[in-house]
Amino acid sequence: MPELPEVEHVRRTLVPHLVGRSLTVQTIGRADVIRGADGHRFRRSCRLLRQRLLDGGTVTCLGRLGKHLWIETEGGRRLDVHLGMTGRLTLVRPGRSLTGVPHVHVTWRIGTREQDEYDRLVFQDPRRFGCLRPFGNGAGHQWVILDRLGPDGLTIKARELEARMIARHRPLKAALLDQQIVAGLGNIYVDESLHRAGLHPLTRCCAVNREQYVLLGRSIRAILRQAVVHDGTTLRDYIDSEGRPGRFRSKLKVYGRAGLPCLKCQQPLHTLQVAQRTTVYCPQCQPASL
DNA sequence: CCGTAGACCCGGGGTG
DNA sequence: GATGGCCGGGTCTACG
Repeated sequence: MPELPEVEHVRRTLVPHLVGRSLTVQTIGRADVIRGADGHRFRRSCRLLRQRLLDGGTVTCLGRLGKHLWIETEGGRRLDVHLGMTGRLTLVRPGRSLTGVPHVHVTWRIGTREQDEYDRLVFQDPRRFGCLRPFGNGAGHQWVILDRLGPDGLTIKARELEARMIARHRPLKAALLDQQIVAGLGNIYVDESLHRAGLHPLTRCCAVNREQYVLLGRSIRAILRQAVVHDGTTLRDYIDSEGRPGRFRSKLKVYGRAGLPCLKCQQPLHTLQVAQRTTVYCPQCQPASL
C-alpha cells in the first residue's frame, strides 16, 4: 500500500523532525531487513552495520523516487527505505516505551532540540517485504536500484511515457506497474489513473496514440497529486510518521469498488486479472481497443 | 534459429 | 485456508 503518495507524505512529515538532527542507532532487531547494494543480506561487523545505518550522522535531506525514500547525512551516507506492503517509519515521543511493540527492526535516537516533539525514529514491518538499503558514500558502489527506476510518477511527462511504452506489446496496466517505466505506481493508482484517462487496462502499449498518452500522463500526475494532498490511501496498515492514516480511500473511483456503479456513468464496475493483480475498471468508460 | 520481452508462478510472513 | 496494496527470481513461451 505504500505507493508514491504514501511515501511522499511520510517524507514530508519526517522532514521537520529529522533535517538538521543527528541520528544514533539505538537498537537493531532483525538485521535481515538490511540489504547490501546488491540486494543480498548484509554481512558486516556490527560497527560497520551501524555506520551504514547513518549512526552519528546529521541529516541533511530526505529524498524520494517512486516508492523509495532515502535519508542522507553529512558526508554523503544514504539509507534507502522501502516500505514494501506493511512497512512503517514512525516518530516516537520521549518517554513512550517501545517494549511490546511488535516487529520493530531498527530504532534510532534523534538528537533533539528543546522544542522537539519526538526523540526516536522507528522502522517496523511485520511482513518484512520492506527493507533498508545503505548506499552512497561509504556503502561502496552505486545504487543499482535507483538507476533502474523510471521517471517519478508525480512529474512524468507524456512524451517520456510514450517513449518508454510505445514499442511495447504488453498491456497498459502491466507496463504502468513496472517501476522501470514509471516509478511509484502500484495496483491502486494504476487502476485510478487508467479510469481517469478512459483507457482499458488490457490495451497494448503500442496501440495507444499520442493524444491518449497525453491524457494518460495528465491522469497519472493528477491522481498522484490528489492522493498526496489527502495524505495517501489507508486500506489497513498504512500510517504516516506521526501515526495518522491517509484520507484518500474515500476518493477512490474504482479500486475496491468492483460491482458498484461507476461514478461517471453508473454502469457496474468489472474486475479482471492483469499481471496477476486484481484490476477494477469500467467497461463503458474504458472501452477495449485491442 | 536465436534472443528477448514478457507472462506466469512462487517465496517471504502476518492477519484473520 | 485465503489473502491487498510488493518485489525479485526462476522458467517457459511467443514473437520478431
